[in-house]
Amino acid sequence: MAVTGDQFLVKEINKTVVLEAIRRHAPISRADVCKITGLNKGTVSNLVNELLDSHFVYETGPGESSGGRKPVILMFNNWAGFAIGVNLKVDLISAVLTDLQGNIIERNETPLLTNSQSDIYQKLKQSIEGLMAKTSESPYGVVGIGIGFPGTIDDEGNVLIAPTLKWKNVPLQTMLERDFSIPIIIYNEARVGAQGETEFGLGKNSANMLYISIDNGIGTGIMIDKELYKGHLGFSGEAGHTTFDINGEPCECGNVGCWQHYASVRPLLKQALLLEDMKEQLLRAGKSQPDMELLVQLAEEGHMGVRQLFSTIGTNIGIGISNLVRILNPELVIIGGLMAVAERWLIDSITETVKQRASLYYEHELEIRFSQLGSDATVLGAASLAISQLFKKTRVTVN
Amino acid sequence: MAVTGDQFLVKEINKTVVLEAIRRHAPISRADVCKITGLNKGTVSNLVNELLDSHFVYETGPGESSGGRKPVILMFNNWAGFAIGVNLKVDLISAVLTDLQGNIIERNETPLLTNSQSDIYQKLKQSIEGLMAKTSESPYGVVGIGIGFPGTIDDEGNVLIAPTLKWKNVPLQTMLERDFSIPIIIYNEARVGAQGETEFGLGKNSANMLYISIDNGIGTGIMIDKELYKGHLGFSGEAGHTTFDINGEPCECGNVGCWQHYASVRPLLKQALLLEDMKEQLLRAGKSQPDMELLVQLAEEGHMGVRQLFSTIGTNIGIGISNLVRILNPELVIIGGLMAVAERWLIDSITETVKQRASLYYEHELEIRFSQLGSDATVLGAASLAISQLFKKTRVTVN
DNA sequence: CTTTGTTTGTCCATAGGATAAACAAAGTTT
DNA sequence: AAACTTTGTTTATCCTATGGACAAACAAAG
Repeated sequence: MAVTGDQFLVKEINKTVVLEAIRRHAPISRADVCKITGLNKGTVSNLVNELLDSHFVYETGPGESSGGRKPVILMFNNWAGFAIGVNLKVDLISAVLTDLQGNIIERNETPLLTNSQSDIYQKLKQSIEGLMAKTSESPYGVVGIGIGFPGTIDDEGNVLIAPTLKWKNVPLQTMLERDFSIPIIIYNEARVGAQGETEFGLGKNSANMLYISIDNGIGTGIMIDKELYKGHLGFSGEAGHTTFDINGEPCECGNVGCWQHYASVRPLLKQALLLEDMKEQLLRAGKSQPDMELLVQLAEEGHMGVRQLFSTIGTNIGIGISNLVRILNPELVIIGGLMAVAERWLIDSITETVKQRASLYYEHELEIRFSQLGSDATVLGAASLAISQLFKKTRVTVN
Repeated sequence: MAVTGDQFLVKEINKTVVLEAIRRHAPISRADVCKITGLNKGTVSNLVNELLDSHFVYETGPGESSGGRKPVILMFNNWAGFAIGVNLKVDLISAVLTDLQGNIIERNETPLLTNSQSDIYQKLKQSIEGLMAKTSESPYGVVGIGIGFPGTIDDEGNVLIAPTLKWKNVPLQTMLERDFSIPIIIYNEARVGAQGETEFGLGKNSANMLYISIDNGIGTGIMIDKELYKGHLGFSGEAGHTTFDINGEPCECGNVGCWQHYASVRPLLKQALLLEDMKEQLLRAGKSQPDMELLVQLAEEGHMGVRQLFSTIGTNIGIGISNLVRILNPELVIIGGLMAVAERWLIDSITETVKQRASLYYEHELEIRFSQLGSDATVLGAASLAISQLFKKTRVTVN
């Protein structure tokens, strides 16, 4: 059945528009909401009053006059409810409690020692329960739980496969729904990060954005028109397993020469291990294995071998980005994940490569940036997914 | 300024819904339109009457009774206007005149002998004028001209670069608008083909579809939610110039080892030329160069060398498709263009490769098909672009 | 202190569109 | 022939946005 229009739809549309205006521009007066939205004064007044009744908006005192009657200042009510955002990683559960604006109220971290599904689930549950206990009285309570997960999730929140955790076919969403009875949203980590960057990070002003999360693997989150693109069954964005070298080695995924074996943290560290003086450096740093922290430090200190490694990885990252850019033509590419800490040592080789391999795009407004949110991109994105399902956005599209 | 809702918007939405229902299900009664759309009888009656007034719909006589009053049958008025669809290729302009349903009324073909911009433009103009002369009296006349173009077009219809034609920075849309004073829509050939397949071909029932046009180059058209995805500036879908072999040879595009040098018609023919017995075969066929027709014929006759060539190209096509599928997770991939004539000799190696390299997707509803529309995909898609801008679709999205 | 003009927000009459229900028309079934 | 069905129109009602009138509150100029 097609979606048709009636008076209720009109109201829903306009109410969403008004709330969005307040959310984005608060403190704001009714009059300014009119100017922003183009809606009539009476309409805005009426809708604002309903929003006041439902506690999503509140009034503070009068504001500054600009030559006439003082405006009544409207605020978005951050405290009308809470959201929980989780970043489930192989060795760590990071979780945050946020208000409805995405401000972090409380955070907790739980190290993971095993891959055991039941163990991890218990810890996840405890982590969430711990945050829920920190909420104060509010009209709506915790409105939802968003989770960034390191694996492939279908559109019903089932984990199909999570190579690093060695999970297969786990109905995670159903399990959590049973335990918490509030909306649960589970997407893979990169997709959640993309959401975070769009809501709170560098992607605020970009409609078509590509977020590339580079840890031990590479995942991507595709934003189209400010919305997460999911694909037919929710499996889009698996760029880490696209072919980088047709003559490369077989990957466990069934493909050959996957990009992430040439451009992620794992191959970087592997190659670092082969550096002549790595043994000494490890001794000096008191580490048994090289890690990103050490490599960045060495690069800072002027270690040419390490800088060369970064440059090579950067080129490989750039090649993959060029491919993605040619397919998707985003206006912005954000690089996030663990690799992002090496921004300074990667940026030149990445941009050089893209400039050369996708020059048409580079010359036409393509921007490549590194995430400024760090690992918060994921938890914040997860929380914002939980929030946005509360404020379901009714939008009108004209093609 | 945000899009807000009012009563006129509601009417526009519902009118579109009703017209779509009639367009897709004609012959149909008002009562059945109610059932399909969920709209009230009175509403449908009113909207249908307006559509009758504007000549987009007409009534035929009464239909079969199903136990009560006979229904009045409504038809979509194909002849309310015309559309023109053009496929501009390097050596040929194909153009069609269609009715508003996309039925071809008239077609013409103009061989191109030069790359000269003015010469081609003259022939394009004449070709369109020739079709326009064939229109009969109608309420709306020719409602628009859609053009599939072999090159990169920006979102204002300027040709940025067309390597095969050796054009650069040609304001084609503006030129045509000046000459014809009706809406002109210009997209690259693959994107237009995708539109054609979605409207009239295998893609009718798929929301997320990927159309891959393989001629001498490879282009792709990405359909997301039945809409063409354009990207930030309209440059998406350039998959032919994504990296296939990092150790490959430099391409004129600035990249290295581009996919289309391994998986399109040109490399196929190039390799065919190296076959031991190709000279004899060319003599026998009376040709100076191998072409797709000859290769398909040889394969039919059991020529193992040619079959092997197809198999290799098929594998290369499959590798590229696997990459795209992992990034975009479409439910359907349609292979079109000149290469599609070799379906029988390619399908096995393509599916085998994808099955192996993107098994998760292959196991989850991914379909790979060859275009059945042939070169009509492009002209029909172009015409349908012209038509769809007439029936601008107002849609409501709830996220 | 007064006057003038501006800004903000509310209220009200009106317009337009969807809906439900009543109604009319034209069938079929019993 | 009577009763029921189906189709399509008409009517009364409801809902929401709009525009304008209005009042309140204020700044600036005199």
